[in-house]
Amino acid sequence: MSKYQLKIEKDFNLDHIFDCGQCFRWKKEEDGSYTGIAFGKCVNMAYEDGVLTITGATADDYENIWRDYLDMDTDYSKIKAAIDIDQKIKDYGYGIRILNQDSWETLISFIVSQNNNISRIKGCIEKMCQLCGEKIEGGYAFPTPEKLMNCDLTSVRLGYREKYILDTARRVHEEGFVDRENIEKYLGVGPKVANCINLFGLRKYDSFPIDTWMEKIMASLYGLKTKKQMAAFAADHFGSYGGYAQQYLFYYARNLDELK
DNA sequence: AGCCAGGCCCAAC
DNA sequence: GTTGGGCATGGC
Repeated sequence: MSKYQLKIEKDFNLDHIFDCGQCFRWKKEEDGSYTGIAFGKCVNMAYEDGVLTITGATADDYENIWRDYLDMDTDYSKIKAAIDIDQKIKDYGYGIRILNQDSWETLISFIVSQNNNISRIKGCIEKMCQLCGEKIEGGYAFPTPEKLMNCDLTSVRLGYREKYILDTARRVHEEGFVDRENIEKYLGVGPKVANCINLFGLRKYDSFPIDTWMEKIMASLYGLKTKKQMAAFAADHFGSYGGYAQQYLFYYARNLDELK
């Protein structure tokens, strides 16, 4: 099995990266490493003593896929310094990085995510991949639009979201992917889901998704009441760094006992 | 058991 | 343009 190693000094933590609600296909192993599938490749990532080891990847794979996926060319210390949020919140998720994920996979994954919980979202997506994704070494790739639109998804138990998924798959297959600003035209994509797709799949880093956790934490921290107020606050205080700020706040909120 | 989850659609204002 | 009821499913 090929192996690629890279020294990473700071701003890197696998739990913070893979357990901050931005991705759904990474599983924690008993040794603390993570195994997952993205861009049709299954790898394991382990981070110890400042060294990232990607098992199942070559140097070419790293340069072509994982370097950008892990957002390695972004300086997170600089970003954190520029964001006006409580230092303890930045410290809590110090190793978060915004993954640059496949836009199609992100589109479908966040349609699945609406009014759903992360544990079940992961299960639904894994079932979809097993049902109609291409078999690869280590698991199943995320299905293509054409595969998905022709799939009987009953066993995935997507509930009312099933028709959104099938309709969106058909449209992407037939018409291609719409522009960022038109993401909400897909059935099942509203403001929150569109912000997630733009942030995690389309590199729009000022996107600021507001879900129930963000409502709780922003009400608690800043005394805000409506989503509209929260969006305005984010634009005003975080500006082009909104997406990064959102991830630190979300990760903090989801692990805060008093909000559970 | 009952509330909630990375909300959205659609009809009725 | 805004508001609110209804919504599939299952985690906890």
